[in-house]
Amino acid sequence: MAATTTFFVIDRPNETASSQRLSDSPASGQKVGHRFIKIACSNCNMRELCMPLGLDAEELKRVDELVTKRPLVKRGSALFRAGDKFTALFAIRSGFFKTSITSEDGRAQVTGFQMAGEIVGLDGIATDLHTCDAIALEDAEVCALPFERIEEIAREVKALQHHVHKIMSREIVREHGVMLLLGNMRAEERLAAFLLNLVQRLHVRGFSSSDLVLRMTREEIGSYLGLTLETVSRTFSKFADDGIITVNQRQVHIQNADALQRLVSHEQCH
Amino acid sequence: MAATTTFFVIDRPNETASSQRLSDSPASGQKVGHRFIKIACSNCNMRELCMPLGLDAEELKRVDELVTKRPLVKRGSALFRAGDKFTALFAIRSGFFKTSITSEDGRAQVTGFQMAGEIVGLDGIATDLHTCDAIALEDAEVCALPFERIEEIAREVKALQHHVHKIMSREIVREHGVMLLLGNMRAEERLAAFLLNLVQRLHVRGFSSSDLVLRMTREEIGSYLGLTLETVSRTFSKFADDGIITVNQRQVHIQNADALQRLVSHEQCH
DNA sequence: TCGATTCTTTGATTTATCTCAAGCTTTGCG
DNA sequence: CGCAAAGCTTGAGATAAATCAAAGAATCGA
Repeated sequence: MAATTTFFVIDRPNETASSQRLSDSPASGQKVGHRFIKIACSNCNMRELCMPLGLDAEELKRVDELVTKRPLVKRGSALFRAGDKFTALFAIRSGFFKTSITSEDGRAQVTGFQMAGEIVGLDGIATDLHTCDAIALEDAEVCALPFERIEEIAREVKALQHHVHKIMSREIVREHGVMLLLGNMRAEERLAAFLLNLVQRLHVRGFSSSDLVLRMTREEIGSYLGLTLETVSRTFSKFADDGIITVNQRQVHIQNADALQRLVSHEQCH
Repeated sequence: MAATTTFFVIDRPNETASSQRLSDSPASGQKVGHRFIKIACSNCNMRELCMPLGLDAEELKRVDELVTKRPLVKRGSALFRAGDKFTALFAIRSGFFKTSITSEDGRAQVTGFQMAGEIVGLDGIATDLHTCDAIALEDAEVCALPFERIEEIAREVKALQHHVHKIMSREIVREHGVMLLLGNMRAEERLAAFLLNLVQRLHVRGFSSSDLVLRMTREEIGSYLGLTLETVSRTFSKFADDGIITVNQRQVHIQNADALQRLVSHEQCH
């Protein structure tokens, strides 16, 4: 699976966080009685992740104009739901989301997990209606980026325009990877790919490349990977038995990343 | 599965084609010794499918400027391959393509089938390199749309800008549908969804909503649906035994579309 | 037109994963 | 703090689809 969609990309090395909690600098977190608070990308920690690089001061100012911070999205609640009117993309400042779709007959499919510095809401552009739910898996802060304003500024700031295109293309490429996973891989391979993808993204954000805390349930992992929660659980246990990982509930320690990689690369099969 | 990605979209009703061959008007098909021939969207049959609607004359002229027609892509040959430099999107004028990705270890996954009026190449924007192969399943004609020019004109023509965004979003939504299919559906449901999606797209293009010619092999269908070719074949046979369809090699006649729809909607299960 | 290759069908068997089930652990709310 | 609900693990058995295999049909190029 390819790198994940980020808006306007994280690179916070030299910070081995133990709590694995991503957020912007405390200074910018002032919450008042307003529903939407004006904030600035120019001093946001996540900037390299979700903003186009190489903007000049004037351009940066223009981009700053479009961002509105929304209050906390509480764990378990929806940032948006399928059927909601699409008005804005959301840049995740802190927290963790899942996106999922539900068919008419009620089957649910988790289409992705998103962390700080990534963008959700791209599905809504097609019809001006969201087609998936975005649910916070932990308390989250987001920046609302009104899409009409994005388009307006993108017409003037070339770098922003191209950045938007890249983000969408990256999401398309990511989904190709998921299709490969769902169409071709066995349970162990899927879970290995999933874990490697998660730690890789966390590592880019300055966290450990061997320890992670799963923010989602076995059922949600299963839904994403096209497996039942039992199979996910059993596969975790197998990896643990094989000495590849250590699992303690949501805490996962990767002991042998190479083994995981070999699983994904199919090298040991047969 | 949602409607398929089209660029700048088909609506040719009142034309029940028997040959199921899509192409633009013969008048615009002049091929000379040039590798790239200048053509015009303004008199293209596929226009409503892949161009933004409601452009004024001036805007239309600008869009016309960016289109270059390429010679025939022969059946079996590649429009582009993974690793190729990305320079342009391609609007399909006639013919039929598959796109597929291959993992390092050689597993292949068909990520989509594209027909006239649809756009291929969106995967290349992310890294300026294509990540999938686009192979013609029958002789095809395409329009090359140099991406730099698209971005340039999109900065001036709002409708084009928004259209590009919609096309990409539509592709993201389509892939969500494929993820649901691969993650949740059983073989019969997958094949039913596939057939309904194909005829629906063909119907929009003026063809029968009950007869279609498959341009791809059972193996390619299987790759797309996450099934083996044997399972695809067996499922076709089962549908035929059940009187839902008639299959004669690549010729499929849908006798009971409702039954297919019910399969997809899971209504008859258990 | 013919032969070779590719594609398709169908059968028999195996197997990965699902389903059902039960018990255990953790979390969160009152 | 305690209890209920939610989440997780593990086992046994069922099953959908894969695999292996072989023969028949269509297509393509020489």
